[in-house]
Amino acid sequence: MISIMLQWFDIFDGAPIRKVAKGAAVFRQEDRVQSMFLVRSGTVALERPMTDGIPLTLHIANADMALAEASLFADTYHCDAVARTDAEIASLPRATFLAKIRDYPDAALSLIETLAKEVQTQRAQIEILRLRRVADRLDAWLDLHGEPAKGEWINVADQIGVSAPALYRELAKRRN
Amino acid sequence: MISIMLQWFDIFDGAPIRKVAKGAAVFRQEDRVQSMFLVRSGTVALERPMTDGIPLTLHIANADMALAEASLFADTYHCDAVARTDAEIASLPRATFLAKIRDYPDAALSLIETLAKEVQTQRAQIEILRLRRVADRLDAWLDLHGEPAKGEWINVADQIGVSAPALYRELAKRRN
DNA sequence: TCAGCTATATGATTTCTATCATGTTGCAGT
DNA sequence: ACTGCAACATGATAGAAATCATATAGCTGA
Repeated sequence: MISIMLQWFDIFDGAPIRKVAKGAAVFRQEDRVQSMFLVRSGTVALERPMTDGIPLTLHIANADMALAEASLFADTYHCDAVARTDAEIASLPRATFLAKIRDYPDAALSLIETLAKEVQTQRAQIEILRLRRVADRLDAWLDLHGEPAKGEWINVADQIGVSAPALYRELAKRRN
Repeated sequence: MISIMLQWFDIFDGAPIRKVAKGAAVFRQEDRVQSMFLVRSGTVALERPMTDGIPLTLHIANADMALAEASLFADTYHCDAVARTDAEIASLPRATFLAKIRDYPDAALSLIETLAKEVQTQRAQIEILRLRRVADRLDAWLDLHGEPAKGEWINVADQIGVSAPALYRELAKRRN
């Protein structure tokens, strides 16, 4: 980490990698927050176990995504991080990460930018999910993202919180 | 703005206030981004006009909330900001705000913290809205927030994206 | 090439919630 | 004490989507 520090994830250059097997936890709820994590490969899910036993999946982190950014400012984790596939996770002590952010304004700004964009994206997502009918949700999604590639429609169904049959029915209706 | 600069919104200390009448716009989609805004009083809605004419409400900003943080890094706005009540908005040139963030690491970190917490909150909100039944959404909400005060249930209904009658029915079911 | 998986597609039935309707309660302001 | 409003509450009905079922197309690896 000699000189280039323009993006916040550059802070992880050279950071040690921890390998996590599918199904294993990176951290668990109530664990003390000591490190900051960046997913290098694989996918890791943030899950919050509910009182009824069924876990709520809060987030799916893929390669180059941070894990639980908000935990940077918390004492303990409020959710579990569980690998959905074998994964490689870069980790740095929290204090190290925070110190770098303090020292490199460009890195701080890039983190602000990343988070601000995510807030924006999520706001749109929330409003789409508040809509009642499949047709309205699809309209809104298409307005924001445009036509998806072939083979991607099923992912759209997931994103707009609708069953695949319901989406295909709506698409069929629009063709006729 | 002599010395204290621990929180990002301290940057707005002494910034000029713009009064916006109910129904008026602070900015419109496609406008060039030149300023950063902080709502001092009243409420301002971020709306994205959809192709079908019905606007999607992306966010409601109240006192002490920033408007469209993500626009800090964009050339033009991607949504409208419309006052829902008479409102007072503090504004600063974008370059001024960014320069302060660069100069004051504490301010940068507080902005990162604010955004990270919002991301976390929104993730939970999204997962609640993905649940199909009122009962599940209510369970999840209660698990995250705990029992609301009397007089607050109606807000819960709104937050979990459910009609008030549906919520009260579910509550009645649980009492029996 | 064939098997297997995933996306696409559509019909029938069931389940849920929105909506409409209506009524009660409790508080704030006059 | 009265008025008005908002929250709380519940019944009836209609509409929408989940679910279950089933089928075809297209790609991928053995």
